[in-house]
Amino acid sequence: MASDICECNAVHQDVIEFARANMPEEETLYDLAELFKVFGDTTRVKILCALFESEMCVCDISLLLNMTQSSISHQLRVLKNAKLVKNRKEGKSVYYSLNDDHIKHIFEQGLDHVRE
Amino acid sequence: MASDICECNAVHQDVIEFARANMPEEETLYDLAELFKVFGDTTRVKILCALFESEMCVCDISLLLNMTQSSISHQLRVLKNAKLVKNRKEGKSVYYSLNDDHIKHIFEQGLDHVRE
DNA sequence: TGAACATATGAATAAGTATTCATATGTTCA
DNA sequence: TGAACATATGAATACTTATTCATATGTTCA
Repeated sequence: MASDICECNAVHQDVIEFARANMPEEETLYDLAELFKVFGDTTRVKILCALFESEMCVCDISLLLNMTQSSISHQLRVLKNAKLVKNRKEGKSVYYSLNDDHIKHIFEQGLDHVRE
Repeated sequence: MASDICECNAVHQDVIEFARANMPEEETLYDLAELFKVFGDTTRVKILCALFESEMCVCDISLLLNMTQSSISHQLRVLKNAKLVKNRKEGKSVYYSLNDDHIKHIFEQGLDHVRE
């Protein structure tokens, strides 16, 4: 799996060591990638954007996004597992809302990049 | 593909319409998800974190992350296509560096969520 | 209680993708 | 020029995952 040593590795040894010393822990980087993976799906991005405005129940999101109740429910579970949304039950309905203040900031930064 | 209309849709009609009116365009949301998809891989996250410190050539990154030159090269192409990194050639080596100021902010916000 | 409603979920399928392997491209230097 | 070096890339494989379909769970109300 590891690559062979190149000649420049020796020359850049200090740069490599510095980077190695300053990188977050393996587990942290894994969790970070997992978080972005959750953001990396159009359906979930749409759901989160919808919830920026207000809490919504599952069937409302389904109608808004013109997708099946099942697919929305599956994706809401992913979002909940990532602790990005929370829910409350009221009668037959389940209302979902955002559970993290960082999401909006992250989306705004992302939109800045996309719109450039 | 579309879900059936639920009873609560009629009740929440104003909420749905408001959300629909305030959501970014379909294409923008697609691009946003595509951007996060690029962030949603451990290898690419590691590469970007490494480049936070300084520019690095391909074989240095390979050594740092203990991965093959080929896999790093493939992922650098993904990052370059997303306009997240740029490169310059110097002799036999190709040096990669960050190409976007938003990345650091996005990562910091992400790390805040992950570390909670 | 039973029927309609709202949501959740397991299994299956289809589509996407990260890595590996082999090899091509391009550079430097003796 | 030729050999070693550094990187890029196409094809194949293994793995992940989003959606669909069918159905289960749980709630309300007549």
